[in-house]
Amino acid sequence: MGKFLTKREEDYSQWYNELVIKADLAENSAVRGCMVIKPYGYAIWEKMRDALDKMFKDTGHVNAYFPLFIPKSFFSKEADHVEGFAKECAVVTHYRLKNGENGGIEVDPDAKLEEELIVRPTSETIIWNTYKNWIQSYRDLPILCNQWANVVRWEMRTRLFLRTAEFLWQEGHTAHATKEEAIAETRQMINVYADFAENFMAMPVIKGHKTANERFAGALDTLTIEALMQDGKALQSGTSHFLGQNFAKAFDVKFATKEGTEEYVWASSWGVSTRLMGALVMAHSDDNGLVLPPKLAPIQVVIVPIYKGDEQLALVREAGNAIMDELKAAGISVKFDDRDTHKPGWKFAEYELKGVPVRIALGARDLENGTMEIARRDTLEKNTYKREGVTEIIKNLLNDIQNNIFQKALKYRKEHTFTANNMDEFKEHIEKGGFVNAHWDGTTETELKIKEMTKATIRCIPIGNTQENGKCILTGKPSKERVLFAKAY
RNA sequence: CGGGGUAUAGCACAGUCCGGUUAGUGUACCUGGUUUGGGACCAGGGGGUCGUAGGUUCGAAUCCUACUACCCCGACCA
Repeated sequence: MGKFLTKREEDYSQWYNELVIKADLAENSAVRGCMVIKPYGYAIWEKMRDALDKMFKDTGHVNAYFPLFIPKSFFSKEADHVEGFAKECAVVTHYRLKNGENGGIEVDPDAKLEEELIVRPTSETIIWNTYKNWIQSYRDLPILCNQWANVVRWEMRTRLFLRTAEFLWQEGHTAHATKEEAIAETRQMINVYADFAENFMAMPVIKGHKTANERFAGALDTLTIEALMQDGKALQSGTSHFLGQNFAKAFDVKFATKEGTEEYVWASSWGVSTRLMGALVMAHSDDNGLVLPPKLAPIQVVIVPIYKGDEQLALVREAGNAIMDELKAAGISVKFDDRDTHKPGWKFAEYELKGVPVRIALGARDLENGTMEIARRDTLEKNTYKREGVTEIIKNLLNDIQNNIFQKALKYRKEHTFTANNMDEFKEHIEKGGFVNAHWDGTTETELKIKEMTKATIRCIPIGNTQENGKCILTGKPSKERVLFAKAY
C-alpha cells in the first residue's frame, strides 16, 4: 500500500502535488497558473462554501455580486492598496478581436478601451465606489455584504490550491457607523473562520493580529487564523481586516449621524479562499492518500460488496442497498460501489486515496452471520460489527473520526510549538519546523532581519496573548509579549 | 522575474551523449475466458503531429535556435 504515492517524509511537496492530482481534486490547465477544480475537489469546496455561507447568514450577512472588472482609476484611490496589488494585476486593454492576415485571430488595435479595466484581485475599490451611493444616513448602516467570486492575482510561482493565478473565494465587505462596531465585526468574522476551521475542517488554528509588515494593503489591523501543516510550515487560512476609514475617505463615503453631523464610514473586509482546500489536504492526509473530516467529505460512507458470481452479487446488493437506504434516511451520504469492473482490493485502495471516512465491506460471509466489516480511514482500523444498528454505529464513528483527526492535528501542533529565548534556540526550532514563540522588539526592521536569517516570519500576535516582560531575541530590546513565528506557505 | 531541471501513448519511463529498418517497456485501455475478504491471471488487440515553431541534413525523438508548459531553489504573495 502507498506505493502509488510518494511518502511524506521522502518529499513532502511532491507528496502534496501527487495527492491533489491522484485524489482527483484538481489538475493544471492549459492556462498558466490556473487550475481545473475537478468534480470531487469541487464537491469538497461546495461543502465548505455551504457551511460558511450558513455561518455568514446566521451572523446577519447577505450575499451580493459585484463586477469582475474594475476601472483602473478606482485602484489608484487608496495609496497602500494600490501598492500592495499593483504588481500582480491582469489588465484588460481591448474589447474586440479580428481576423488576422494569415488566418489567425488578433487583437483589433482599433478596439482599445478608453479606460483600462483591472481584473479584480480583491473588490474593496469597486465595492466602496458602490457603497457611496448606498449610504447617506446612519439609517443605511450597517451594510453587511458578502460575495462568492473568483479573483485573479498574477502570481509568479503557483501550486494547486495553495497559490493559483485565479482562485475562488468569498469576500465580506461591511460598512459601519462607528469604529467600535467595525472592530467588533472584524473580530466576529475571524471567530467564525476559526470556528469553521476547527469544527468542520478539524484543523486547529491560532487567531491573532498580523504585524504591520504582514498586514493587508489598506488595512489598519489584520486578524488571521494560522494553521500548522504536517511539514511544520504554517498556512494562513483566513483573514479579517479592520479598514478604518481608509476606503471611506478614498471614495468619499460619508453619512449623516443622528446628531446631524457628517462622518466617514468605518469598514471591515474578510475572506477565505480555495487555499483552504490545500490546508485541508495538508492538515490530515497520510501516505495512503487523503483523510477527509466527515463533515466535509462528499462521500461519508462507501459500501463495497464482495461476492463470487452473479447470484451472490444479487444477494449482497440487496443487503447493501438496505444499509444504504437506512444511512441515507439518517442524513449520511453513502455510495454503494457495486461496479463489477474493479476488484474489492482495488476499491479499498481507491477510496483510501480519496479519503472516504468510513468503508463498509459486505460479503457472503457477512450475510450468513448478519455482520459487516467496517474500516475507518483515519486509523485504518477494521472491525466486524453486527448488522443491526448500523446507523448508530456509523453516526458514532463519523463523530469519532471528526474528533480524532482534530485531536491528532492538535497534538501535532502542541508537539511542534516551541519557546525560544535567544537566536540559537530560535534557529534550532525553526529548522526542525513548527511554531516558535519568541520575544520581538516590535519593529519591522527586526522582523525582516529575522526573516532574512531564518526564513521564518511572524505569523501573528495571538489574541489574548499572555503579557510577560522579556527581551527581543535579536536586538535584546525590551518586549512585553511573545509573538508566533514560523516558516510559512 | 532570476538560477537549475524536465517535456516521447491516459499515466510512469527507456531511447537523445555518438542522427540511419516499422520508436520501445511497464501500467492503464478494449475483447474473450477464469477470478473476486487488500490494487487478480491467461490469451489476443487498439492507441504516438516524440511539447510547439523554425533550421541543419540524403535522412531528426536524437544536432542547432526560439517559444511554451510543468517541477525544484530564490524574490513576491492568500
